Amino acid sequence: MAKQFTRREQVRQETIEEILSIAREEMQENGVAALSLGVIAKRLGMRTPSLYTYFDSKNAIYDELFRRGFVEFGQWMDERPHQDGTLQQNLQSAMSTYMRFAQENQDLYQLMFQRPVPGFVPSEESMAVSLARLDSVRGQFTRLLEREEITLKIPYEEARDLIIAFQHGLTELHLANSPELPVGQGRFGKLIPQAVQIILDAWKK
Amino acid sequence: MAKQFTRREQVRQETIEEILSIAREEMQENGVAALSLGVIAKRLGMRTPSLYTYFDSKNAIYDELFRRGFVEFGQWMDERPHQDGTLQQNLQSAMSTYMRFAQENQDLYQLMFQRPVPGFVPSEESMAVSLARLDSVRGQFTRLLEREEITLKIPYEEARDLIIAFQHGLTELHLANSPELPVGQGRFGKLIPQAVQIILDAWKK
DNA sequence: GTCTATAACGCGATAGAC
DNA sequence: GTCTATCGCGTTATAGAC
Repeated sequence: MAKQFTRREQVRQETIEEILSIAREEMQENGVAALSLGVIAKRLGMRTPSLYTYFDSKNAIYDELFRRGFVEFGQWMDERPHQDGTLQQNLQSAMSTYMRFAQENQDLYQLMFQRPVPGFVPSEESMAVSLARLDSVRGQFTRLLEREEITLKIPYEEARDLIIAFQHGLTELHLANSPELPVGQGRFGKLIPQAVQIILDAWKK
Repeated sequence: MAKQFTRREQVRQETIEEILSIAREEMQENGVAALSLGVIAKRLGMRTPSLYTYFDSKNAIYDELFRRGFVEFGQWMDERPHQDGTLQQNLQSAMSTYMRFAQENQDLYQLMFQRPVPGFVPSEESMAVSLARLDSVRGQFTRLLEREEITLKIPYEEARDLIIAFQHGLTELHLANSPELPVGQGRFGKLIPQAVQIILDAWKK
């Protein structure tokens, strides 16, 4: 039985979305940890305590964004281009997508991968979502490598983790050095093709 | 003319060191951003406002630790083993030292490379120290590559940045996944030799 | 019941007077 | 070094309005 929303519930849902949207804007502007309930409330035209009708705590807002971040991230990775292309195309596409997600969603990325908030610990449910999505992405990499276009002297899992580390390092340094530049530009943002080349040169038959 | 310390100044200096030492302990324990002046004061047996005799603000404490962190980091990298060894030994030593520094000084590492504190911006002086040390480390890498044991299709600067990204990614993921395990163990902490091997396989003559 | 407001608590960093 | 006071923050309690 599909749940029918009353008008009241719809309005409520819209307010929730607005809170999350404002929260993201503020996080983008001033950093994830600087988010303040007072600012959200002011921008919504209400008093701070009224927010507690919609979220149990500030961390509950973080938690919902954390969870949605991983859902979104999973979609980006699932729908990335060149999935039936060559290994080289696939690796470039995967790394670029990862970096683009981070660059275009720096607020979510910080929340998801950098733990910048003192008291915030993801709820069990959000953590489960996060682990499932990360697992799915790991699976993509492993399957890529198992296609056997390459010769490895090390287990697939290690090869996969090396790629993940490379991708993560490039992304972190891109965001640290030129966060405003799109993927493909900047000291680190332009190095994805070179990174893929190293991997292929080392492993390709 | 070397400055002579009066006894008064010595005692004061010792208190400053103690504040910094307690701050590091607390940061290791509860995370960098969770540091509280109240706790420091309590452990020192004084009232919170009294700390302002020694530091102008909480951020001034962060700033001093940030600065010292980079000095310490520079020493680790300057004194790392195998500097007159083979390229492989050098790369492994550099990456291991970087990761070891991060693992054994997680508080400083967070402060230096992850900006986990909302309002904290390093002072100009500390920033200068930081940039100088990072520059020196970059120089080490560039010189290593210029020894010409390898053939590159890309500029030295790009090759160097690829290595830095690899090293950084492995370190971040090691700290995120098994912060308590020493370098050499754990899913990512054990991958340094494999990472170096990839680089060498791709570039070695 | 659902939303909002006001008041108040507790805690943190910080400024000023002694 | 202290004490006192301020200010901003997240949070709770409570009571009125729809």
